[in-house]
Parts: sequence; structure tokens; C-alpha cells
Amino acid sequence: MTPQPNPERRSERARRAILDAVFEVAAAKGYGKVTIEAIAAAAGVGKPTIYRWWPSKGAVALDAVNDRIGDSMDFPDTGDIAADLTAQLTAVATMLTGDIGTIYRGIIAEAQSDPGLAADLRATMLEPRIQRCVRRLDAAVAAGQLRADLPARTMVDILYAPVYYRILLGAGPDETLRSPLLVRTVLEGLRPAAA
Amino acid sequence: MTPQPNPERRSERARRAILDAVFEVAAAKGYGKVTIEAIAAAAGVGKPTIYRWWPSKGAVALDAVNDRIGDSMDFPDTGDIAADLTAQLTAVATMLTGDIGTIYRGIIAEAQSDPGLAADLRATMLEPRIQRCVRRLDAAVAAGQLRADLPARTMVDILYAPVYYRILLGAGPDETLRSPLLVRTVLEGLRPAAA
Amino acid sequence: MTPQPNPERRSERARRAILDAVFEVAAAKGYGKVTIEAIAAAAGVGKPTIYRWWPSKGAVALDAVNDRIGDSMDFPDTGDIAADLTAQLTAVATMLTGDIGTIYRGIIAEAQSDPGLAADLRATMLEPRIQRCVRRLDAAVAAGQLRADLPARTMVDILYAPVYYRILLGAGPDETLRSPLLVRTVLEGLRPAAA
Amino acid sequence: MTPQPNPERRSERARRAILDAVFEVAAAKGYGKVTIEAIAAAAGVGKPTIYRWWPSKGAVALDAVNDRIGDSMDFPDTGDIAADLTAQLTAVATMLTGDIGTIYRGIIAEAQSDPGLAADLRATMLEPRIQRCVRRLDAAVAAGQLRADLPARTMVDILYAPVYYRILLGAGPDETLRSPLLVRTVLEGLRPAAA
DNA sequence: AAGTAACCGAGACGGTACGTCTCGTCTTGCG
DNA sequence: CGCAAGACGAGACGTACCGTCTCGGTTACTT
Repeated sequence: MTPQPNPERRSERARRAILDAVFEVAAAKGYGKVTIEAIAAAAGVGKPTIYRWWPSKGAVALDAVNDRIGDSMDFPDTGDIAADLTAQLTAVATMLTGDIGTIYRGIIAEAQSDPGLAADLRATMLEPRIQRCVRRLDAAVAAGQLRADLPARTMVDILYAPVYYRILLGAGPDETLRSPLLVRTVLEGLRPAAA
Repeated sequence: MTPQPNPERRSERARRAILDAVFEVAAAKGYGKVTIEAIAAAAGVGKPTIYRWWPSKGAVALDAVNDRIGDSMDFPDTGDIAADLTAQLTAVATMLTGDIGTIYRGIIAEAQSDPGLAADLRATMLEPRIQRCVRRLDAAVAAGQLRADLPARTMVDILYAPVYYRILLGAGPDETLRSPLLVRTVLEGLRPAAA
Repeated sequence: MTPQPNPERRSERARRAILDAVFEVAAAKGYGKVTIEAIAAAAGVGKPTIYRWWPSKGAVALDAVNDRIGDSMDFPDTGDIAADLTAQLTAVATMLTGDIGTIYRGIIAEAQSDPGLAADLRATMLEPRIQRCVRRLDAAVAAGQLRADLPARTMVDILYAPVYYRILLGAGPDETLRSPLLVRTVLEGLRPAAA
Repeated sequence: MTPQPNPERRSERARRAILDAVFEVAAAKGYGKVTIEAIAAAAGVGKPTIYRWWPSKGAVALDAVNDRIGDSMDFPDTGDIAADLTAQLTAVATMLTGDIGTIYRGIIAEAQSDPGLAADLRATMLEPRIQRCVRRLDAAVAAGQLRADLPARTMVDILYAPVYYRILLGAGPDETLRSPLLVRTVLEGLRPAAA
């Protein structure tokens, strides 16, 4: 994140091996066993190589998750805001229920006592996706599908919050399937006043 | 939580000192420095005394928070569901911004990789409060203030999720002050169809 | 050497296992592979247990050697100073050629850059044996077998120095067998002026 | 020592800088801080350049010491063997008490667990000086100043051993000043039988 | 009232992972 | 191709806590 060493000389091989090892170890032993030592061992890499480029385990995991997700979570725009949101939120909920979710929850947990990681989490993971959602919502507002008297960011919060709430505090995956109902309900509060 | 030793012989003095020490250490050094050793040292207690009565640091912290909150977070019922919810959610958000919140976030973090703690968290912290909220919402439904075609628990989720979302992922405390707006907006989606 | 923790609660089992492990590892892999980690692993002991009672690897090794030697290197007194010195020096040279010697040389090497260890080495290993030798030489001086105008400590230096010289810088064990000749020669310079 | 690369293309500038850097680092931080990395940094040289031409830190240090000493420690021959030996041994003891001695002791220490370095040490440092001393002693024997029934090498051992003994195991530099007394005493044992 | 059981404080123990240090090798331009 | 520079795989360092395990000592029931 804040590399003092020369990034041009960085070994791509090592970087890949480290990011992949995060998933390998998490899948094999659970996120609780994801330690810097375990990552280094699984990646066939020395510990200093990890510490050279990342400040903490959470930062590595965050990069690993970002790398794995890539641009795959792009926002759909079919013109139907309800359908698009349902699709997107379902996709997010599904992702957070699998391997990625296990690691992602660990990152959020670690960020509770690591302000730097929390900032990185918001900057690299949340903010870009929030921005894309904001753009989609703005389009919907312009199309008269959503009320205009509410900041788009607030709408995003209301929409995404239940997904995180259930991932972090919920009992099990079955509940996350109610996303469509949630979206529909929340949208009722977001529809234009005239509707 | 599952004490083999005889609870009748338990030292109340030690229990109090331990629960208080959680806050003392968290306030002095941050939750990251709250370790069993630090708690024992601050409480003037041996480590086995802690392990005798609690299975993990998170369990101690959870008891400490529950002990500190007590019944102070009871749900108001003025007849005006919007006012009651706003009051309650603001109270929760305020609490989660102070010392208690620091520890509470740590407990949630720890629960991500400790299913037992997660269960305790839900059973002793969330569920009772959800139940009280559900009762209040049921009354509001009966009074025709809220739509009846949605399970009360789902409404609770939608209402509380943004608070947790901001506490766990938000940028800062200022944002949490928007709770009233959130409640109003969400309630729009929860009003009776006829309204 | 300077134990902060309470020595009364010390585990004799662990102490024994650690001292024995030094020899075990040194015999199996050579003194170069004697690390704190290797000692801990071979002794079935945690690293902190070693660091709790010893300040460095060399200090552990010194204790191990002292423990192994015990009082076995006592000085003989048959009345014949030449025979006694030859016997003693041969015994020392023999000991320093075996397992103990391997470790002992390592300790001396480590002491070159660790003044504390050097002091311990002199205080626990060299000085007591020098004192015993001094006492024997004083008796020989009193018996008129050695010149009286030379401090006994200087005689000790002259007698022992070649043994260490060969152990630390010599080519091989065969040379150390010349001790009797050395003693005889050196003694020529130590005989009473009248002789 | 065993250079695979072409010695003709070797950079004399780098060689000089490396040998000087050994003393520079040792003087500034002590021999304990003399690492290959520190030498390379102080010399403004890449680590591989050192590894290309020397097998270990000790080998570099040995070359540095040999380079520094040069031929300055030549053996005097005034005809008076006692005076010559005293002069020479005092010179050696003095040298081993200064900067060179610090490094030299480190080399001896390292040689305890590095047979190759030990061999180099003997071949390049000890043996030539022993040979010169042997020649001087042989001359003294021929002149009837020393007994003839003892190999000159053994005499060398007896004479030099105390110096090394004190450097490597002694308490402090003050003791090394007694060299003249030592030499005189030892010589008593080396004088011709007829004397 | 004495005996005894169990909790208490204290802290040493066998471990795991930490983050750092140095090693000796490998890789990459520059001259 | 030797060089300066420095990233790399490896692994030991000394530290922090973990959770377990003795230890006396001090209550607080039992008989």
C-alpha cells in the first residue's frame, strides 16, 4: 500500500503467489488460520517479501479479494432500477456467502482495530462500488423512477446495509435470499413522491 | 458461559473487577490491547479465574457490555412509531459511538471467526432487543401505522442495518447523525399500502 | 544468569531438557546449528522458557557444559607436580577434543562479541579451575618444586595457554597429545632457581 | 579465494573499498555489526561483488587484516633471541589489542565453525609468521642460545600461546603487558641444557 | 472448631505467530 | 561481462499472548 521499495523491480510471480495463497489457506483451514506465516509458506515466499509490500495481513487479504473480484461486479443497467438493484444486491450477497465472503468478513473484522486498513477498505473496495451504484441511482432519479429529494449516497447506504448486516451478524445464508423482498420494500420508500 | 465450577462459590469481587477492567483497558489503550492478560492484570486477577468462567476474550467483553448497558436501552412507546424508532435508533447509534461501541465493534469482529461467540452475541445482545423492537412494531401494525404484509423481523433488519453498517464500515461519527432522515425514509417503504 | 522470574517455581524438568538438548543438537548437526529454536524444539520446550532463564544461546551452552563437566575435573595431588599437571592438562585436552570441546569452542567464539558471556565464561568456567590450579601450584612452590618468584596465576597462564591455542587455532587432535612434552618443557622454566 | 570469474577483469577499486570498509564498519560499530551487507553498503559495492570473490565474511575480514598488516610484522634479528622475541611478541600483543585485534578475534571466532576459514587463517596468517619465527629460533639454536632437543614449532607454540590465550580469554588489556616476563620465564625452559 | 474442598492470586509452562534482521542467491539495467 | 543496486527465499531472532498447569493462601461450607 505504501511501498518504500522500488515497485518496478517487484516480482510479479511472488505477488500472484501471495494473493492466491490467501484463498488457498482460507479455503483449507478457515480465515482464522490465515496468518502471514501461513500465507508465506503456502506461497513459497519469505515473510519479508510480504511485509515489504503490505503493512498487515488484512491489507494482503484486501488486495487478494480485490484482485479476485476484478471488474466482475459491474453494475447492470437495463432501465429497470428495481430489477438492476435486485440483480446487483443478489450478486453481492451471493459473493459474500462464498470463499470471498469468508475472507471479506475477516477483513472487515480486522479493520475494526486498524484504521489504516479501514481506510483502504473504503477506498479500494467500497467507494468505487458505491460510486457506480450512485451513478445508476442518479440515472434512475433522472428517469423519474426514484425520488429526487434524497442524496444518492444515502439510498446506497439503505440498500446495501441489510446485506452487510446479515453477513456480519446474521444467523445463516438462508436469510440472505430475501434480498429481492428487501429491495422491493426499501424501494417503496425511495419511489418518487408523485408515484 | 458453560461453567463447570460451582457458580455459588464464585467471587463477585473478581467478576466485577474483570468486567470493569475490560472498559478500563479499552479506554486506556484501545480494544486492540484488550487481551486476557491485560484484563487479568488490570483486574488484579489470575488468568485462570477468567478462563474458569468465560471461554474467550470476546465472551468477557460481551458480558462487560451487557452488564454496562443493563436495561437502559428499553424501547419507548409514545404511540408515535416514527418518533419512537428515531429515538431508539439515535440512542443506539450514540451508544455505539462511545466507549461501549469500541468494545462492541471488537466483539462483532471477533465473532466473525468464533461461531460460539456469534451465537452468544445474537442470543444475549441482539435477540432480546430485536424482540422488543418486534413487539413495538407489531403494536404499530395493529394501530395501522405500518403495513401488515411484512414480517416484523424484516422491518427490524431494514431499520437497524444502516446503524451497524455505518458503525462497522462508515467513515466517521458525523454520518450517524443522519439517523432521523434514514428512519423517515425507510418508514416510507413500511407505511400501510392504503396510506 | 540474571533471572527476573521466581527461581523457586522453575521447572527442573525443563532445565534438564534444555541443557541436554544443547548436546543433542550439537552432536547431531554441529555447533553451527545450535540455535535457540533448535534447542527449544529438541527439548520439547517453548522458546520463551529459554529466554526466561538465559540471556543468550552462549549462556545456555555455558551452563550445559558446566553441568556436564560438574566436578569431574578436580585437580589431582600426588605430590609430584609434573605428573599432576600432565594428568590434568591431558584430561582437559581430551575433554576439549570431544563433544564438550565442540560446544566449548563455540562459547569462546561467541564470547568474543558478547562481553557478558565472556565474563560469565571466566567467572563460572575458568576462574574456579584456575583457582584450583593455583592452590596446587602454591603447594608445589611451598614444597620447593617450583620457583617462588613468579605469581601462580602467571604459571597457570603459561601452562594452560598452549592447550587453548591448539584447540582454537590448531590443525588437529594429534598435536594435543604432545601435552606431556609441553608440560615438561614449560616446567623447566618454572623450576626453582637453585635446582 | 576460489574465484570462478575472470580475475583479470576484477575491479581493483571495488577490492580496495571492500577491504577498507571492513575496518571502517568494525571501528564504527564493532565487529558484531560487520556483516556482508554492512561492508557492501560502506564500500558502495553490491553484495554479489563480495560473494563473487570471497566465500564468507570471515574470508573478507582475513584478507582485510592481511592487507593491513602487510609485511610490517617482520621478525627482528639483533642476535639477542630474548630481546627479539620480547620485541616481536610485544608487537603482536599490541596489534591484537587495537582495531586489527578486534577483527582478528572475530575471524578466529568465526573459524571455530568454518573449517575452510580456519584453514585459510592458518595458511595465510599463522603459518608464514610461524615459519619466520621458526627460522629465527633455528638460528638461535645454532648459536647455542636455545636447547636443540625441541622442535622449533613446539617452541613457537609455547611462546605464542599465552598471547592468544589472553586476547581470547583474558580479562583485559593490562595483562597483556606482562609479555616480557612471560618470554623470560618461558625462555628459561628453552635454554640449552648446558647453560 | 477443625477439617476440607474449591476458588483465588500468581505466574511458569509448551506453543504459535508476530514483525525484524541478516543471510546468500537471483535479477535487472549500466558502462 | 563485471559492476551497483536491490528484491528475493529462507529461516533465526527475541517478544507478546495464548490457554493450561501447578502452586500456596484464603475463604466458606461440613461434621
